[in-house]
Amino acid sequence: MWLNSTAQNALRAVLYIAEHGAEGPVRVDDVAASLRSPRNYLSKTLHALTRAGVLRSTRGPKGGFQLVDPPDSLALARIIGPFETAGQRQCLMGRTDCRDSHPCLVHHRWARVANTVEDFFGQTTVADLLKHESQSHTT
Amino acid sequence: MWLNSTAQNALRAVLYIAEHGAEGPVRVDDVAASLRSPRNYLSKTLHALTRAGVLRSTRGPKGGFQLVDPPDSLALARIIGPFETAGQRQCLMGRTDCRDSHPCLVHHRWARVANTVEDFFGQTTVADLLKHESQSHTT
DNA sequence: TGAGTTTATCATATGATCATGATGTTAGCA
DNA sequence: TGCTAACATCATGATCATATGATAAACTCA
Repeated sequence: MWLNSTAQNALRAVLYIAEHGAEGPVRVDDVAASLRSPRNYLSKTLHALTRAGVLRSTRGPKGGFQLVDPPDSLALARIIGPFETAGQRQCLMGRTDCRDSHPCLVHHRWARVANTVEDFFGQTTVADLLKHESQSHTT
Repeated sequence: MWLNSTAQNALRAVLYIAEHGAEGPVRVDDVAASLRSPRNYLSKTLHALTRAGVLRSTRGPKGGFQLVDPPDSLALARIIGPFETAGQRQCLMGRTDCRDSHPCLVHHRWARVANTVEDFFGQTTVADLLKHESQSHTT
């Protein structure tokens, strides 16, 4: 269900960086090792997040990736956004001519559900997730 | 967002069959023409729905596809089920070791949202969608 | 300035999904 | 029985997400 593997990696990578970035940039290699994710592919993913303004990258020794904004200003939507193929919200059945004003048969029922999901990604921040760290959790 | 194109086709096809199947089986060619969907690919999709017990097919003249159950006993989940790659519900971040008892950081927040979506597909029936036909709608 | 570290990017490969065209199979009916 | 209508299936190709390996570019620090 629902997030492609690139977006999943992006989420996990950002969480890792949020957790380990206190004393400076976090290297791709460390993130990749932690996530057991292919290094170069992850590099591309993190670079996309840099272009999206979520991360800042620095090259060379002592380089790596850092969060641009504090965790409580970073909604999950900004992290997964660059990797959503569908892009804009869409008709459940893929109709191109489906609007609020010219709805398909499922439109209104579906819109409520889609809003719930959209709100989740828009309102949940990285800080919200880090808050619960003390409990028994998988990273 | 969210349904691959095969599942979208399946939904639209079943709705079409529900609407036009009153006087006997509906032919693939008619469905394909209506959905502007490739004939053979749709045939495969409908065949999968037949295997799933959603449709019944008959060959030869006067043949085609029919619903097995009445529209009010046919939840959307049964229609899209055969085309969901992910299959079972999964951790938002793709962790294999994420359980209710051993949750990842987003687990509980996400579970609520995922349930909303699951309920939508499980409780919305084809009949629910046909009910609103009188209004201005795209099929 | 040059060696070493680190991200950026390019070329290419792989696998899954989506799709097409040709051919096989089954059924109704004259 | 044989013609025709209709679904079933096979072989093949296109496209995209995912991934790998090699190389380039940028930066630090001695």
